[in-house]
Formats: sequence, C-alpha cells, structure tokens
Amino acid sequence: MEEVKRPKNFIEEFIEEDMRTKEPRVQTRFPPEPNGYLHIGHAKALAIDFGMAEKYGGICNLRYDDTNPAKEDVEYVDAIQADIQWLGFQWNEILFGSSYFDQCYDLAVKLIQKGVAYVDELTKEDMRAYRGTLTQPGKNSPYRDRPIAESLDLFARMRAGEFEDGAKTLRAKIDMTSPNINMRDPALYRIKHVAHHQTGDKWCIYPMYDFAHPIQDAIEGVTHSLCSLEYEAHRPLYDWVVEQCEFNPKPRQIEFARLNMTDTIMSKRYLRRLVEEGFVSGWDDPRMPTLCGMRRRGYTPAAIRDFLERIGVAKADSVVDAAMLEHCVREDLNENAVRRMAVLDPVLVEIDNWEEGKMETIEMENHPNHPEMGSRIVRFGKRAYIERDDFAEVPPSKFFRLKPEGEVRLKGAYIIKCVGWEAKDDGTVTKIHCTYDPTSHSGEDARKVKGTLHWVNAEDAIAAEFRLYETLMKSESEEQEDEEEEGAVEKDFIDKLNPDSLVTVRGFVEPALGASAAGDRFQFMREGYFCTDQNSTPAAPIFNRTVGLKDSYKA
RNA sequence: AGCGGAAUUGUGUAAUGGUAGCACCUACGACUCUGACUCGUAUUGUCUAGGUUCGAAUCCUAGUUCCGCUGCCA
Repeated sequence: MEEVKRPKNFIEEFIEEDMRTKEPRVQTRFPPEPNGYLHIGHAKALAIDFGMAEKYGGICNLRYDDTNPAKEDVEYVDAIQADIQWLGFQWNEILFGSSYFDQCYDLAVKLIQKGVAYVDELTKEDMRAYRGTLTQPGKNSPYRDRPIAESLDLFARMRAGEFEDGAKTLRAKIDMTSPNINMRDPALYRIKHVAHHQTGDKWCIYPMYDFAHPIQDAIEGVTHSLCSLEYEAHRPLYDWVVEQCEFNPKPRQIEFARLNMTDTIMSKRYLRRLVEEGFVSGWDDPRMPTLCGMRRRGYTPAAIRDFLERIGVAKADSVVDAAMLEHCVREDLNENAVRRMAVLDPVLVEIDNWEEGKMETIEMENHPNHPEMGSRIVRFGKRAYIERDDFAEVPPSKFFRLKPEGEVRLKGAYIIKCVGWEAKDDGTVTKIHCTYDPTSHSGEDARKVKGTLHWVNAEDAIAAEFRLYETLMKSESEEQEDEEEEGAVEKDFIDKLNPDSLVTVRGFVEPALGASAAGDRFQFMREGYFCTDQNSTPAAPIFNRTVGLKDSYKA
C-alpha cells in the first residue's frame, strides 16, 4: 500500500519540538492491563504508541500494566500479544510493570526518607472524608507528620505482611488543599494479600498506577508516555513522582482522546458482561469490537490500520461513524477478496428448454479487475438456485431482476426469461420456470439485459450456513423509537441490545467453496464479503458476513 | 460549584493572522455480465457576543455548552 501524506497531529508536533529542543530520541510504550481482550479502542492507542516510535525511528515496548493482581490474569497476556502481532505492530521488548516492584519499593523508601511520603492508618472511609470534595479542601491525616523512622518501620512491616488488607497505606505528602484532588496525598502503596500472576507470593503490597507508571517509564527510558484524556488530571502527579524520584531525563506524558464509535460498546465492563451472561459466544464473537472478534468476522489488519490512520488524533471527544470502518474494510476486500457465488435464501429456477442431464462448464474470473488472480470452473445445467429476493411476481418499478416475462442474465451463463412459476398455498414460490436464449452465452453475445443475477448450480451446490451480523446495540434511530414507546425510563444496557444482531440463514455455495479454510475471505457476488468461520467443515461450511456490499437499490 | 480539558458541515480531521480543505456519510448522474467497483456533480461548517487588525477558525475580553476528576482501579 502506498504511503499517503497526512497532516501532522498534535502529538507529532510535540515530539518534533522535543526532538529539536531536548533529546533527538523517541521511545514509547503500549501499557495494557491484562484484565481483558484488546478491542478497537485499544487498537487506536496501540497504533499511536507503536506508530510514533516507528515514525521517528525509535522503539516501543509492550509493557503489561499489572500492578493490581486482584483484577488480572495470565489468560489475557498471550491473547494481547497475538492481537498486536495480528495488527502487524512490532514491539522492542515485552516487559511487565511487576518486574519493577523492587525498584518501586526502594523508591518508596527513598521518598519516605526525603519526608515526602508517609504511612497512613486511616480507614478507607476516613480517608475519603479527609480528602474533602471537589469544592472543599481536604485536611491532613493525623498520621501525616509521624516521624520518618516510624513510617520507614511501618512500611517495612507492611511489606513483611504484618498487617491486614487496608490497615495501612503509603501516601505521598503533597497538599491536602490542592484544587486537583489527585494531589491530595494520593496513595502510593496498598496492602493486598493476593498472589500475583507474575511475582507469585513475593509481595503483599502493590504500588498504585500513579506511582508505578512514571517509574516504569523513566527506568525504561520512555521519552513520550502517550495515554488517554482521563489521565490529564494525573499529569501533575506523574511529574511529581518523576521529580521526587530524581529521574533524568524526564519522560513526558501526552494525552489524546480515546476512540468512540457509533453503535459500539467500548467499555470493558460491558463487554465482559456480554461474554459472562452469554449474550455473545465469547470474546471472539464476530459481533464483538474486540480484535479477536473482528478477526473472526473477517476484518483485515490492513483495513483496521487504514481506519485508525484516517480517524486522526486529537484532544476533542468524538464519536466516529462506524461507516468509516466499513468503508475501509470494503475498500481492502474489494481489492483483495476473490469473487464467488453463494445464494443465501434460495429458490429454484428450472430451464424448460434445457435438455435434462446436459451440463456445460463455464470459466469464471476470480476478480473482475485482476485477471492475475485467475479463474475457476463452474458448471451450469437445467436447475439453479437464485435469491428469493431476485424474483418478484409483482415487480416494483425499476426492478432489474427476474419477473414474469422478464429477462435477466445469469452471471457468466445465459440470458433467461421467466415463463411461469409454482407456489404453495400460502404464496411461497417453490420453483420458477424459465427458458434460456442459446445464442446468449456469456462473452459471445452483444445483447444486453438490465439485470444480472448470481446463482448456484443445483446439481453440485453445497449446502452452507451463513451468519449475518448487525450491530450489537440497536441503532440510535431504533433506540429513539423505543423511548417514544416506553417513555423515558432509565434502561439497562442489556435492553439496548439488538435482538437481530445475529441472523443465521441456510443456503448454497458453489463447489469451489467446499475446500475453503478458516479465515479465508471472499466476496459473494451481489451479497457482501464473507469469511470462513473457524468452526466450518467441508461437509458443513459456515461463512460469517464481514460486511455487506453497498447497495443503492431501493425497493 | 473547585480544578483540568474541549468546541470547525451529518461524522472524523486539516488550515498555526492571508482562498475554510480532505475523507466518510448522503443525494443525483455516467459506466456496468456484481444495483458492487470506478468516474463525475452537489448540499451543508468555524459555539455565542463584543473587540484588535487592511484581513480572525486562529489573537484579546466576556459568556455558553460538552467531557474528565471526590478508588487503598487502571
């Protein structure tokens, strides 16, 4: 893919300025907490972290932010690496925040010795009360001015496991009257008698994010610590830790707006609920915005990276239209996916003037714009399936498909004319009778008809399952309709789920699809882009619809 | 309400005192053996009110609205 010129974003402006005035080196880090699977929102952050390092010839480490063992699990560690690699980003090193626990501890001791940290014994409730509110200043803990030696002793005994969870904390001594609540003597260490997935039972005290993160950055030599907007108010504390620990050079934290997308749940908490309460089949359910879900759905890394590039980076909160992502996926797949024919909702067409048992072979191109992608052989006989939608007894205006006495071309084969049909009592059409024009073989005839239909030869059709996905959440317009009906009641997000987010249909595919492997991507002509599911077998193929084709036809 | 941020077409993002541009979406048209692709055309925007200036999205003043922050989460 060719490099597209793009205007600089504000982070690049900052970095270039720093490279001119400070040091000409760039190092970043991608710091996921291993407590869930990566989603498209993480992908934005990750593309920025890895992207900036790459752009300026620097490095980016993958560093697990694992300072709270109670919430984390190794299950996620491997999955996160797989997702990053799938997207095509390359880390310099894999690191764990927990591997800096010794240094964090030593620095905490140093801060106590400097008189800028102390061991507090306030309960969680009291600490909250002492903190004050957004508008009112807090007040000092009675333990704030205890002797340094006493804090040193207590901190050592915290580490030794003498105290219960929550009995004591190590706090920074900053300013309980600060208008920034994060600076009102924030906790640096808490007691947690919990085994850690990396360090086992070595520790029963764990550093807080606000203390550990700047230390990790500084030790590693990170120059630019890029994170999302909600950490903006933490930056003074980040700088305080770096300053008090006497690190030089000092890493710089820069914040950007996180990704939001229409009709997309980006909250890890809600995604977890969907999985745990069984509303989806797992983290990799193709409806999920997780990278593993999108992979299974058939999205390509190139499309996702293109999308990430297009949405830009800024500090304003925004909601990106999911149509942008779909556009990127279609653009990539249109170029790279081979064409195949599949009928999702079949109805049988029988050609009355075709000799019973006669079969012709047709060579069909795999891609109309790329002859180098080759061709395959398809057979054509007396009976074929077409889409039920492609026939109308009473056609609306501008209906270019099959209708009584009307003609259409079967893609790659002949022009056929509808001469009759059979239906059940309820009106369901069971068979359409046609005649074909023997002089209209594809490529040999100048006669044109308005409509061309895809089809599957009935004799060698392979039965297949198609999974059609819509947004997991009801679209905003549907949502508004509901509210008008039910009144403005506060709704659980489960109520906002789209009941039709997965529709499974059974139809037929052409024989060439029998051998497809999990992950293979196709354009099913006139239907959309599909991807062979991981549970697909040659005997019972399953295809996930990645995204439909754009369709300007309006009934 | 205190502190910190942010406001540019329907959406996302440029323009760093000098032509408000690009992409997506939408609409219409051309082409078409995919109503796809491709190509063409079009609509709509600087939060408000003042001010500085030859000239303001950009600078100043005053407002408005939205977001974040009161975990021993990250």
